[in-house]
This record gives sequence, C-alpha cells and structure tokens, in this order.
Amino acid sequence: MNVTLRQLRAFLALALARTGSFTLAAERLYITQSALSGLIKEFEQTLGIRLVDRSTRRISLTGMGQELFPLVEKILHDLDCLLVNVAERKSLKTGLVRVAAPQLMASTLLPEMIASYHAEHPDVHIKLVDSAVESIVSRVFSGEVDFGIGP
Amino acid sequence: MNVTLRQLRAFLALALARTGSFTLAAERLYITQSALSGLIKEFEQTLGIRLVDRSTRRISLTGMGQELFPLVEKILHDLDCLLVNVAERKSLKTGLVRVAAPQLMASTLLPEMIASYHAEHPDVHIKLVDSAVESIVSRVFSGEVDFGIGP
DNA sequence: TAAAAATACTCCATAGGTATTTTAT
DNA sequence: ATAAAATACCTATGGAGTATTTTTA
Repeated sequence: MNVTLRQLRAFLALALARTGSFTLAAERLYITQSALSGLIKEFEQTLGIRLVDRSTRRISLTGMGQELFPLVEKILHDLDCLLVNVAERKSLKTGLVRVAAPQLMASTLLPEMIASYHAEHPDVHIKLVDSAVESIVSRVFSGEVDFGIGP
Repeated sequence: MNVTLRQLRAFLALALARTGSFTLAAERLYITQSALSGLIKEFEQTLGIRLVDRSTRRISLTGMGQELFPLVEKILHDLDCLLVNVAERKSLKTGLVRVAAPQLMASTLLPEMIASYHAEHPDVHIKLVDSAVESIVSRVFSGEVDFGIGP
C-alpha cells in the first residue's frame, strides 16, 4: 500500500485533536470513527510502525508519531497553500473588469488594446463605460467601474 | 473531487518528462497513457485550470503549470524525505545488535542493562558473545560483532 | 497519414458506512 | 459497566486497463 493524502490528513486530525479521541477527530473530518480507524491502521501498516497509542479512554501519539506530526503538518500546509495560491491566480485570469473612458477613446484606442488583451486572457471580460471626462473620477470612486482612463 | 497524491505524482512525471509526452511519462509511472491522461484531466478539473498544452507532437506546460511545477516537486520531495526518514528511524528500532563482552561482565552487569533496554525497544534483539578480553577488539574489527565492551 | 492524446467501456480494488464485537478503565 | 476503538460486512465509487476514436502536424 502507498501513503495517501487521506491517510496524512487523518493522522493530522488525530494528532491535532486535543481531546485525544478517534471519534472526535473523525467528526472533524466528516467521516465515521470506523473510517478513521481504518485510515490510521493503513497508514501505520504502510509505514510499518505504530503512531498512536490507543486505550478506550484516551489516545496519544507514540514517539514516532510525535516526530512525524510537525512534518506531516508542514507538508499538508504547503499543499493547501499551493491550492489556495492557484485559486487566487486563477481569479486574476477570469472575471469582469469595468473601465470608464471618454467616448472618443473608447471607440478608437481601446478596441485594439482590448482585443490583444483578450487574446492573452480569454476568460477576462471587459466592460467599457462611455463617460464624460468630468465624470470618470466619480465613477471610479463610486465603484461603478474598476478604473478609468482619461486625457 | 479532491487533489490526490497520484495526481501530483502524475503531474510531476509529466513535467519532468523532457520528451514532452504523455506516453513516455506514463511508462515511467508504470501506468498506461490512458490512466495518466485521466489523472491529469482530474487534476486540471479539480484546480479548474489547464496545466498542460497538448498537441499530438509535443506537450508543454501552461504558464500556471510552470509555476506549479517547482511547488509540487517540493511537496513530493518533502513527503518522500519524510517516508525515508521514518524507514531509517524504524531500522534503528528493530533488528539485531551483537555485543562482545567478557564472560564476567556478560553474566553480571549486562543482563540488567539489556532487560531495561528491551523494555524500551522490544523489537531490537541483542546477541551477547562471550569473549576473552584480548579478543574483543578483533571481533569488532572482523565484523563478527557490532561493538564490544571491555575493562 | 501517422503518431499521440482523448474517450468509451469494463472490471476490480478500495473507501466509507452500519452494525457489532472487543477492550480497557 | 461503559465508553471508545476495532472489526466484519456490504455497497458504491473510482482507478486502471483495453480497445477505439479523435486530433494535429
């Protein structure tokens, strides 16, 4: 058997559960005690070493379990950071950007710029708002547009 | 769907495959091209972003794929280090240790020491080799024992 | 047109749940 | 005696393979 992320997350939840209980840790993972028991058993078998001392009243990590805990925590933390990072970067590549510009500019310079930008970032939609020069700033401040272009 | 280690390893193998081919990368993972294709597809769907530009002649990572690559590599590297580490520590907690000692010591001091050590490390077996004082060193050098104790 | 990726489909392994048994206090 | 972990068993999901289709240089 190979180590899986599910096993690592199970171990981490168990190690973090200050209550020291399979049942409690399982609830936090939204799985049953039975499933958590199985995951920890798998993990221990894969490593070939016992990580948790069980008793019916309270559980605690073995020496090896305590050594492993911060390392596993770091790996999962790194992974979660990576996933969040991707999600954030992705959000920069999609969505809607609203631009206020004077009508002359909106009909001459901008279409070409928008077209080339669209080629690079096809999932970003751009909404052009024709504005009198003197109202551009107020539209930005009001939040009606994301930014404005003026002379 | 959740990210899995298999998906991460698949992505890493593909990114590392300088040949730029699903088929080749799949072989290194000892899975079929079909399975690798599925894993990458899953991974991309989970992240909601494309990581690999495919063509029938050559594949390459997208911008996001290139950013992700070193991060994924690090996480998997950390994990593999952790597993090796456990294996090494485990080997310190099992196995056989051979000790050469003079008969007097072997029958007086050592039994108690061995007993208390055994309580801590039940999987380490200790073999006592009675030796004349003058032969202890040579037994160590010959590799017949792991270490010797003498006056 | 040929080489490579994607897909359809099938089978089996495994994950997780429920119900029950075992264990330790 | 009781509370908690382990286990037995069942079902459903998913992973990987084979065979086929689609794609693009």
